[in-house]
Amino acid sequence: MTVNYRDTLNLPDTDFSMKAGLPRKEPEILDKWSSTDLYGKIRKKYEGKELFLLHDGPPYANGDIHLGHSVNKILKDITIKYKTLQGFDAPYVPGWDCHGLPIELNVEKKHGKNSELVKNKESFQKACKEYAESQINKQLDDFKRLGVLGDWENSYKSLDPKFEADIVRSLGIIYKEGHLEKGEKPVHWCQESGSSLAEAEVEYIDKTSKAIDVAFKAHHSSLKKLKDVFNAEDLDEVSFVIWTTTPWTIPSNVAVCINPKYKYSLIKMNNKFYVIAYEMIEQCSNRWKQKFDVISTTQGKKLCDIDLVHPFLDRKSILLHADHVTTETGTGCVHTAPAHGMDDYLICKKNNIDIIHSLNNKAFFKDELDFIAGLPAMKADPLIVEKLKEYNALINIEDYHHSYPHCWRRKTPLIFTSTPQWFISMNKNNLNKDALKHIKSVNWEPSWGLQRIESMLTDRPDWCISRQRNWGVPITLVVHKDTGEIHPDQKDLFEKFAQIIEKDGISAWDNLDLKDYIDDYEEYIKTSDSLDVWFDSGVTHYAVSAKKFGNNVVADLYLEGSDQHRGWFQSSLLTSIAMNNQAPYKTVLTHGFVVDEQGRKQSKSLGNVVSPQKVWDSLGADILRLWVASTDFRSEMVASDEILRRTSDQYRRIRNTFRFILGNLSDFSDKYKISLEEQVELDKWIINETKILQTEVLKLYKSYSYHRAIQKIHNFCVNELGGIYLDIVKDRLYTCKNDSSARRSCQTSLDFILNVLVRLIAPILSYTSEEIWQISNRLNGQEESVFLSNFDISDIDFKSNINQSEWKRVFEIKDAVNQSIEEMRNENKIKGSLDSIVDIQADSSDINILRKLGKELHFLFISSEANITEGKSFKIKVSPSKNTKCVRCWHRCSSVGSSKEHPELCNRCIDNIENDGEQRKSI
RNA sequence: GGGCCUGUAGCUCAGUUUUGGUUAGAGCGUUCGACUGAUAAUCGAGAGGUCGGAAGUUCGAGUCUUCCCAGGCCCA
Repeated sequence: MTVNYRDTLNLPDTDFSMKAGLPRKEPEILDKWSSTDLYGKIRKKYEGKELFLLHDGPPYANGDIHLGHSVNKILKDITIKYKTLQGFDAPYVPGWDCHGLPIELNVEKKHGKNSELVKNKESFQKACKEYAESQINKQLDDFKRLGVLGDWENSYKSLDPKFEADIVRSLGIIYKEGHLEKGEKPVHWCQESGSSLAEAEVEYIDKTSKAIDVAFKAHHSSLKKLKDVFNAEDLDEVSFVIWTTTPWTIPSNVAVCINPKYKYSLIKMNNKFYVIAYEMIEQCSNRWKQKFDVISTTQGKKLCDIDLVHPFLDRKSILLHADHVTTETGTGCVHTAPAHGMDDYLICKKNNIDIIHSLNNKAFFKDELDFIAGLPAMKADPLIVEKLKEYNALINIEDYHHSYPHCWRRKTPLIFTSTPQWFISMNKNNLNKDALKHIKSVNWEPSWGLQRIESMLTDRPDWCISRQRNWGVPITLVVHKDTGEIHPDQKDLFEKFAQIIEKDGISAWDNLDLKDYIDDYEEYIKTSDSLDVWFDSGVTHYAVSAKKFGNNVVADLYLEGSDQHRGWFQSSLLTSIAMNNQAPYKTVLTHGFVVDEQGRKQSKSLGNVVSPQKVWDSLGADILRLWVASTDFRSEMVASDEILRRTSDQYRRIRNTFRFILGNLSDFSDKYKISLEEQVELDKWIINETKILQTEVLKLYKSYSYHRAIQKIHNFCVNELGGIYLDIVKDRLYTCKNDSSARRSCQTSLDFILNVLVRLIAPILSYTSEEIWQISNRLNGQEESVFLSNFDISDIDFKSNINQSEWKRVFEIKDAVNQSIEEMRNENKIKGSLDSIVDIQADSSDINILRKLGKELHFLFISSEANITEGKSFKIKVSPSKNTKCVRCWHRCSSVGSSKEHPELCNRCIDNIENDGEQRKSI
């Protein structure tokens, strides 16, 4: 009967399970982090160390978190953890953006638009606040579940009265610095909510409009000029034709623009004369389904000093020259209503033409236009068309499909209309110029970020900060009731109002009485507008960073999606420059958006949405974190079931590598460590490889190349460890005497690898690294948590008699041997590699290297024997061993059977069981 | 329609800038094989791409130029 030699082996032993069970384990780890106040301990440990400030961009406090949120928070968390392990004081203070329309709409929906609660501003604000807080609590739990460490107990919220007061103070500083301006400009206006919208709140959706061609008759005083220019003596009546998709703006028309660079033609249609751009003749003929004669053509620039008349109102419409006129669609003559278009507004301002308002301040038609009085803008379209027909001014009408601005929430079409608004001026005090200057010294990552924000800043109009809303921080301006002039004491009033808002919240503004603040209160009124929510988040550098980390602090990093070049990066930049004349960040890092495997954006209608909650409930948050880390976040990030499956595979490989290492360190402790000089050569090699890996990975972390870092780590587990080191070393770990130097040398290396690897994966695989840390007494004795350790591992310098290039050659030879062994397998001559004898013929340089491995060479190939001979060419011969297999070490050896006591064992095993055990030098 | 960005094996990524140059690399997956002492694991070997498309520059292009296609972000 065979003796059970299995018990004489040192087989791996660990509680670190192969099956991760992350969905169950992660919440337990999370609880421990929370109950032991890990974040607080980290803060304490790094107090006074160099600050690395990643300032959190606040998500909007509405709805469940989606994959995009997860990506953002995980990337921030990886960064923070990397910096922490690197030795920086890297706090993370998460925040929320809490005011604004979407929350108002939800509260309206919940309580009913006409409910008393909604109609009363104060109770409405209270309800909005409660709603926002409930949303925050939900999001907070989910963010934590991702494994994100941060100061969740002291997060910032723009609805905190203290924060609201700081918003008021910020506006005060911006006012003091001379950037605030009252204006009247066309803005996107949502008729339904009676509010102007920020650029970011506008969404373009396809819409069908009525496109009309309208004739504007030339004023009789301009006829002579036109006769001359067109060289047409019999011209007694002529009209310029405009084309527009917004008939309701016709009552506000004050001008018609032509491009002086184009040619314009006089045409005759149905015995009437018209002027359109020469280039548009064919297009117009097709659209109108009319044939006409071209009488003559002239340069646009010659058509100057010409007055037209409004088609149905008793006033002139001036012919202007403007560059924005194009010949893409229309007639080359552009209807111009400065109240309803930005180009129109600007060209009229340039030519000193007054704005004519036909809408009242709620965007309904004024009474003076009796046929449409009281109608909302777009509702007037058909009546205006009728009116044009009545005056014989309508040349054509047709449906026109185009992409048109809509309210991002209500999905209803917007109008563009001018109303009195407060602005942060881009030019009044050089804000735009200064911003363009400062962005050049910011590190934009990727580098195209600079170009992107530059072009956005260059184009951008003044920042309209007025909103006619209820859930927002009030614009605490006191203005003269007749002139609209700001009160002379305004500079000081800001702080007074801030203090009362800090005490009682934003409702305090509506409740306060001016006579408590100014003497001439009867002449003045409070502004009823609230601030654009982008202003709230824009001043977090003041309300959060400066308050917590000192005035003039500049964040090291802002890390958000690339859409924030127009959003938060810009609102933060502009307010920071306006207030402190400095950019609020040193580096701006952006990530792309999550898309599906076809590169399409995730949307409910496409059914391609990956829910983060489902991922952490089924696979675990570490899988989600690993997916984020292994994707190049600078462009679009693809998420799909297959990709998450691949990610799990990748995870398992890393996990099993740890399992093997932990299992083989179960009987190891510091007293068994072998000094470097005395270690087996192969063990020195893997320590060196591990050090190289560490250096490379830390470099990649530093450059935010997390996907390359984790790929390096994974490849190390697969190639250097799985394919080479761990496979070879099994023989020594299992069969040598348990406290032999041969085995302890190997464990010394494994211990080093464990220490390095667990730290390297910690920023990404946070839960798993903590699980490893807690399960291993090689680790948990050092610090209480992996996140209280750091990357610093004492530098190891040693001399080996085999250098790196020689090792490289050794493993090339091992690859070649593997292939030869494989051939033998395919020929059914052997089964496992231990059945084989490897004979190598090599040149002197290879021989010199292989000789350094001595008799232990066969352990490299995991063969039973290996022999080398010198020769001119490189040859490998693999042959089956005829020797008997040792039942303990599985090597085929001639010594098997020579012992009476252990007839099934080789001498090496007998030595390892009965005597001092074998010595190893190389492998 | 405009600005910026992306497009290399089924999947995730290297390689493209400073230097355009032998049969384009890695890991995962897949196929075949081995082991049964990392075992729903591990080891070995193999197959798999002409680099989104087209044209051009060049002795030579994944790498430079132009155009086109698909997609993303932001605007209009």
